[in-house]
Amino acid sequence: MVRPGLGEIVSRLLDHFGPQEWWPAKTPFEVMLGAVLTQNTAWRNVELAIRNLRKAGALNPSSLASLPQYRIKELIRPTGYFHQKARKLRTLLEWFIERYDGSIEQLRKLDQQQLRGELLSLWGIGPETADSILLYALSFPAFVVDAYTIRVLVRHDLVPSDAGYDEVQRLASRQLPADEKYLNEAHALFVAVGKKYCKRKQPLCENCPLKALLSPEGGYHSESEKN
DNA sequence: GCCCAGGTGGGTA
DNA sequence: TACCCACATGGG
Repeated sequence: MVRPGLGEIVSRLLDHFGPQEWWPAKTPFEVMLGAVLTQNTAWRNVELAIRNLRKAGALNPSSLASLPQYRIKELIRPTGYFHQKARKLRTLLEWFIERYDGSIEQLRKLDQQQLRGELLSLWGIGPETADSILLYALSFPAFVVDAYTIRVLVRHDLVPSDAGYDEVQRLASRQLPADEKYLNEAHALFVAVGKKYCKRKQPLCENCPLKALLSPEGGYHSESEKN
């Protein structure tokens, strides 16, 4: 059986779920904060924290930086891990202000890989958070891999069960267009299908919209081919 | 009550 | 390198 490419999968998901339009109307800075706050956290809790930050007038670099750490912790408390996340926000903020004057435009002028490396060097910024910032805040064509993405691909034998972040991202870079709007939707669609059909407990996704695409014969997992 | 959520860093073998 | 664990709140 021939494995479908990621492009076919994204097309199928788009047909099924429609455009997700993540982070469409937010400011880039707000998205940067959200990328940190959503680490292992439901998005609705992030919205509570963002609301608090907005009420406090702290949704811009200088205002947020002027707040004492205990105050930031209070405001972001709904996202959990607030001690750690307050430190992560402070680290990101200091880098952004001291090195780039708090200017999104300056970040957008940088080379994507160089910027990614800088983000990864910051305490609290891992690959998913870095790529989320690149894609959703700065409009670079980065494919964001998350737990859902890996789970969906593993369950459909498109990557090995021990596949890690970089391996999945390389696969995506080979098979998907390096287009920011496309990759924005693609990641959101993997989250959509994962949330609904590929939760940790569910062994197989009986009603998954990918099922027909992946197994015309009705069998789900066949001998996988190496990519 | 229990499980999970748009991860990351640190410690140990 | 490869696990294992802490981090913490809010909703189903």
